[in-house]
Amino acid sequence: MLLTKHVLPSNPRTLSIHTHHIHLQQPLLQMALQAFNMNFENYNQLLNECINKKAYREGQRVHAHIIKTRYLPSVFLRTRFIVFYTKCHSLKDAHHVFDEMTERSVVSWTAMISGYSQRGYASQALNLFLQMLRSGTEPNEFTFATVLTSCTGSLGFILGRQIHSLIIKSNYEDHVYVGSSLLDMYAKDGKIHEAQTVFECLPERDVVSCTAIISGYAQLGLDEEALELFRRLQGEGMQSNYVTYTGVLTALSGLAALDLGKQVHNHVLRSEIPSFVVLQNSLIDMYSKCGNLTYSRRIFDTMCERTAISWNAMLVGYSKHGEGREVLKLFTLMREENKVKPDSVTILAVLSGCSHGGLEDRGLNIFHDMTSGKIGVKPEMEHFGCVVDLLGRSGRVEEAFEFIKKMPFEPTAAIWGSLLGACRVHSNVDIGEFVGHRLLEIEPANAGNYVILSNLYASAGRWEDVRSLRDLMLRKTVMKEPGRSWMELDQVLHTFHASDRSHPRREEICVKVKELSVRFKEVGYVPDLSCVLHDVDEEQKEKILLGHSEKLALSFGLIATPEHSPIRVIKNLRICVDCHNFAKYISKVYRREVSLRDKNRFHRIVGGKCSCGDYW
DNA sequence: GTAGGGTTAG
Repeated sequence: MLLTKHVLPSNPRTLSIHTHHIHLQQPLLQMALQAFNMNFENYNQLLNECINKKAYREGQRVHAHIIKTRYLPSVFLRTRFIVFYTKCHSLKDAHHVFDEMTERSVVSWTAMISGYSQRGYASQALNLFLQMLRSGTEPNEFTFATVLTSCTGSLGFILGRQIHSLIIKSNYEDHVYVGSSLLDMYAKDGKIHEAQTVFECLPERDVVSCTAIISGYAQLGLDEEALELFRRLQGEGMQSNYVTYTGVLTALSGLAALDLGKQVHNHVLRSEIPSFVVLQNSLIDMYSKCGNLTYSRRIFDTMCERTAISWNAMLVGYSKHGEGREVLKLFTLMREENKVKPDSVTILAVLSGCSHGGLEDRGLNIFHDMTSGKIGVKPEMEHFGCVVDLLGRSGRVEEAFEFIKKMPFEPTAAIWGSLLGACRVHSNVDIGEFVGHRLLEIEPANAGNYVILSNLYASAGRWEDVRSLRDLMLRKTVMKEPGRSWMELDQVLHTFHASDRSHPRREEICVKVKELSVRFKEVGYVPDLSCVLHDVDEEQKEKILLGHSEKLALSFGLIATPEHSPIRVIKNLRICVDCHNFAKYISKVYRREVSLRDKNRFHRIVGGKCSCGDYW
C-alpha cells in the first residue's frame, strides 16, 4: 500500500510524472486505470509511454480499458493506437483500429500505410494508398514519402511514376523527404538518370538525399560514378553519416579499391561514428572483395553484435576465396553459438564454399541435411544450383544432369550454365552439347555460353561445330557486355578494355604482352583459340586473345609494380580459359603471386597453380 | 500524431 500511495498521484493532472513507474508494473497500471477518471490527456500520456517503450501488453490494457468504459476516443487517439500497434509489430491490431474508424484523417491513413510498408507489405501499402485516394483524402508530404518506399517491383514502379505526377500536381516535389524517397525509387528501378534529375532539382539537400543518390549508383554497379559523386558532394560540403559510408563502401567493394577502402575505414575510426552493425558488415564485405580476408575477420571478431548478414558476409568471403575449410569452421561456430539463425543466404554461402573449396562431399551432406529439415532452411532454386555445381565439380556430370531433371523447379539459365561449365572441364561433349543448345535457346544473347560450348567442341576437335556455332552467334547478333579489367595502384584505378589503347603507357603494355606471349610459348603456353569466336584467321585470333583486358592489366601489373610483389587484377566478367592459363605462366615464370577476382570468385595463382583447381 | 537513404546472396 505504501508503494501504491507513493506511485499513484492523487490528482489526474500529475499522472504523466509517474507513468514510467506505472507501465513497468502492470498491477499498478491497472490500479491507475481504475483510480482515475480517465480523460483524453491521461490516455494520450499513457499511450505515449507505451509507444516509446514499445510496451505491447500495457498498451493493450489501456485499449481494453477504453472499450470497457465505453469512452469514445477521438480520431487523434485512435491514430495513436495505430502507431502504437505498428511499433509493436502488430499490424492486425493496427488494422482493426483503422477499420473501426468512421472518420479518418490523412495522418491515420499515413500511419497505416507506413505500418505496412515498414513491415515489407508493399502491395498492401499501395492498396491502402489507392483506397485513400478514392476516399477523397488528400495525401500530404508524409504520405508521399512513405508510400514511395513501397513502390518496388514492376507494378510498383509503374504506380510510382503515377505518384510522381501526383506529387508534382500537389506541389510536393521540392520537399526533401519526398525527393529522396522518389529518387531512391527511380534508382531501384534502374532509372539512374531520372533519380539524378530529381536529386538535382531539390532546392535543398541533406544527408539522406545525398546518401540515397550515392547508394543508388553503387547498387546499380555504377561504382566509379558513385565514388565520383561522393567526392563532389563532399567538396560541396555534404555531411556524411554511417549510411553514407556504407554506400561508399559498396562502391569500393565493387571496384576492389583496397587503399581507398582503408582510407574510409580510417576515417570512420577517427570520427565519432558509432560502430553500427550495418557499417561493420559493409567493411567485412569490402575487405573480402578487395582480397584481404584477414582484415574482414578482424572486424568480424571484434563486433559486439552480429546479424545473419555479418556471418553471411564472412562466409561468402571465405567461399569466394576458395577457403572451404574456413567456411565449414565458421558455419559450425555459428551453429554452436546459436545466437543468430542461418538463413537461405548462409546455406548458399556454405554450399558454394564447399564447391569452390573442393569439399564436394561435405557440401552434398549439408544439402542432404537441409532437405531432411535438420538445418531449418528450405532449399530454394539457388541451393539446387549449388548441388549441380558440387556434382559437376567432382566429375559426376551424368548425376548432375539427372539431378536437374528431377528438380522441383524449371531449371534456370544459371543452372544449365553451371552444368555446361562442368561439361567443359570434364570434356563431356554429349551432355555438354545438349545443355549448351538448351542454354542458347533460353539465353540466346549471352555470348559467354557460345564461348564455353566452343571451348568444348574445340577440345573434342569438332572444328566444323565451332564454325557453325560462330555463325549462329552472328545470326543472333549477340551483344556481349564489354570485358573490362582493372587494378589499383597508389589509390588510382587503371582500367583496361579489350584491345584498349587508351592507357598512357599503352606502348609499353603492348610490347610487354607480345614479349610475354613469345616467352611463355617457349615454356609450353599454347593460346586457346577456341576462346575467340570471330570469323578471322588464326593469326588474327591470337591477336584478339592477346588484347583481352585481363592480359593488358596483368602486363601493366608486371611493369608498374616492384619485382616479386603480388599482382591484383579484377575482371568484370568470368575469366576466360586462355587468360587463366596466361596468368599461371606469369606466376611461374616471374614468381609473382597473382590474385585475380572475376565475376564469380577469387583466383589466387602461385607457382603456376590456381586456388580454383581450374574449375570455375 | 504520420515521413526519406543502409549491409550478405542472385
